[in-house]
Amino acid sequence: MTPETDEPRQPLRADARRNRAKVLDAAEAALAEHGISVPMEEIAQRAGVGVGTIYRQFATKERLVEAIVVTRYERLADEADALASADDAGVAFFGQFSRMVEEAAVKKTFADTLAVAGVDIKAATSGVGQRLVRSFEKLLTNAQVAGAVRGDVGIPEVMAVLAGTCLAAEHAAWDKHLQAQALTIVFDGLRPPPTRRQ
Amino acid sequence: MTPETDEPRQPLRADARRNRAKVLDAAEAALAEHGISVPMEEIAQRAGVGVGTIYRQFATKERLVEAIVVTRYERLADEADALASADDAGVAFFGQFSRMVEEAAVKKTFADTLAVAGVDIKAATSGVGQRLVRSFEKLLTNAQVAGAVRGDVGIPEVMAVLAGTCLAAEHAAWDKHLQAQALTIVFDGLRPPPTRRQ
DNA sequence: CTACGATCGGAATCGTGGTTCCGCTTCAGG
DNA sequence: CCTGAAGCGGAACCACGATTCCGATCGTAG
Repeated sequence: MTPETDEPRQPLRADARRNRAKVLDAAEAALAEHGISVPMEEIAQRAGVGVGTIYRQFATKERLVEAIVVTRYERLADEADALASADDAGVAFFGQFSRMVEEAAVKKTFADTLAVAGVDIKAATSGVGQRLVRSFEKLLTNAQVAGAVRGDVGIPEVMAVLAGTCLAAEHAAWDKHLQAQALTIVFDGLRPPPTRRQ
Repeated sequence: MTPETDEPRQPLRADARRNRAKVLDAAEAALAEHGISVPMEEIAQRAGVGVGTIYRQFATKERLVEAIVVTRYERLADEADALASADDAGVAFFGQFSRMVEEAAVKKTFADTLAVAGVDIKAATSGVGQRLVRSFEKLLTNAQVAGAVRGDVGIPEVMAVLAGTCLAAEHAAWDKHLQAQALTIVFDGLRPPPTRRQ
């Protein structure tokens, strides 16, 4: 039968635990490379197991993807939390922004889920999306207080722009230069207008 | 047999021409609503014909989509060309930019193809993509000459940002306000930095 | 070392959607 | 009005990918 949860309800057998890890690694790589549309078969081959083995650990493909996305989100959220107390709030904010775009450029699958999380704030995958957004929001307000980011934008606007940038970065393999240029434009747009009416 | 071309090699029979039109309309609507993944079956139903009828006019689904995308691109390129001689180059550029984002927000399928056209400038669908990009480029340089857009960006950067904005607009149904805010940010980023360091 | 349940592998099953086929219907020229 | 060809509908066919099944193996408690 398919497991009702992804978490081992009882200690897994040694080989099973080993396979679970192999599957997660293979899935991460395969998803990063081909995006959500990669066949389970391909993941299984990369992991060196049969598809049945994957299904013994993850009820559906969606769950498997979720497991990976959640991990990634947590890492990013941790980073963001750590930066929340950085010296330069502006650097922290823009740095994190860049990092996420970078992530999207390298790992397919990230941009889409982020786009969803950014808008559909409530449904964000298992709540991790919410956490990431909230952590990022802290960075935003800090940067605004520090005067590094214009005050007339909120998390929705920033997430919208971030999602757009990530989607673009993922969609077309931007070269480093193009990516840097695009970020320059977006960042300049996010800075406080030097001589803006207001 | 499937037609070797989408263009009628010989005068179509009256009812066939009628159906071709119905199919194009239905396809445009269906694609706008559901995106590229809409089943041929659905398009056929909307058009009130059988799938076989569609295939008598368009060799593959791809060709059908292409026919519609090309039409849209041509319209946008025409608009851009018309604006090339507008009084205010800045208004023309930003207006066209907004219009494309608007198009993406309403018509699924647009953003993806545009993203491709923006990067893979050569493969742009049947060359229409190229034309659109070229026309838009005219608007860009005009706006730069007029001092409405910063001079240190080229078409690749602008297309990248445009594509990103379109993708984001399509992906999540932005409400008017959010869309306006996002455009404000992007536009501000495209304007000449008032106090350029560097 | 054994027995037994946990795991495996991967073939079989299902569902979905594109494309093809073909008997039937509808034009349009004579 | 007649007839051959153009066009039609939609069932049949195919490919692909997710998910399920089950006989063969493997790990581990006793």
